[in-house]
Amino acid sequence: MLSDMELALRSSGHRLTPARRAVVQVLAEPAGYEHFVPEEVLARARRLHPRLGRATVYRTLEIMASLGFLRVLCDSLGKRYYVRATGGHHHLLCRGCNAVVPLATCPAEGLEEELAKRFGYTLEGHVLEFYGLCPACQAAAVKEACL
Amino acid sequence: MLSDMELALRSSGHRLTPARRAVVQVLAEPAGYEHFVPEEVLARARRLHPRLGRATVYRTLEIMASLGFLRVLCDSLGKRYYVRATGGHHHLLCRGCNAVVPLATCPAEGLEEELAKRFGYTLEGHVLEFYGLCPACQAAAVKEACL
DNA sequence: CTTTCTGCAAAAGATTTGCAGTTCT
DNA sequence: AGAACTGCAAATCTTTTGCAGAAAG
Repeated sequence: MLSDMELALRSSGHRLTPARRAVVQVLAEPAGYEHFVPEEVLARARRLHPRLGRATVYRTLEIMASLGFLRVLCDSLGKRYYVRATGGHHHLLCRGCNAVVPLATCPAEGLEEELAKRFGYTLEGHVLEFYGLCPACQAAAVKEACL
Repeated sequence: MLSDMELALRSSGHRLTPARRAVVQVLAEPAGYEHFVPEEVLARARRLHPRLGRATVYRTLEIMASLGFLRVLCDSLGKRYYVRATGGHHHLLCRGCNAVVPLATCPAEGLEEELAKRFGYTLEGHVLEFYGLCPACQAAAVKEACL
């Protein structure tokens, strides 16, 4: 039984190899792992396919992104990671401690359809990130200002 | 006459040095240069301060981001760059041709205040990006599927 | 069979860090 | 004077590439 990502890989002319299947399986694991950092994906996929090489992970992530399953983002430190391209991703980012708080609610869902119609785009998802300071870093900033 | 970034640097306890002023001056240059890539910033700032070292550019960009003047983003290839942190940024991105369509409307404005209250964050701006395929790339995808 | 993949190791880039000498305040 | 900053070069990461052997279609 092949997953939708595996089917897409094959039907787009790519080969379905054990290495790719291991990576794709990690990408399909249930929620809780929303941020796919190449090095972590490698570690997890090696549990399924121990000989897996780092380069194959990079190459497979890029393929999945080009097929529209993943999207490249980076955190406030500029470090790259991938997210699933389905639906939306909503975060609060703190520029003080670089914390990333995922938001459950999606304020832009309705908008997507409207924009798609207006611009003729096929929209597949969105990312909404709010930037600022978390409570702890606000306190730290105040304290520092008083030194 | 010091710019607001220079004043902020000093009042936050950092020193105002020729190297930092050169970098900050580049960041304040009029529109047309919205994306600040470290290497380019170095090149431009060296015109103002030839001895400027690469490390100082990285360090200064990080300081300006921590002070809330800049924000780190990365392009669809994962390359880091900085943008001015003022206001929000709203785009439609095509994953086929990498076109970027700026949106005038901001659907997230009201939300910012609500989230700030709910999470105790001080929010300074946001980025909202919609991903998909533009009309031309949809057509191209259809054509390719028929080959 | 042919073409595409893989894993490895080397290469290429990008970013950070250690330091000794300088420069703000 | 003293703490902070600088430029350089070396050290670290992260990501990409070149290949010879392996394997999917």
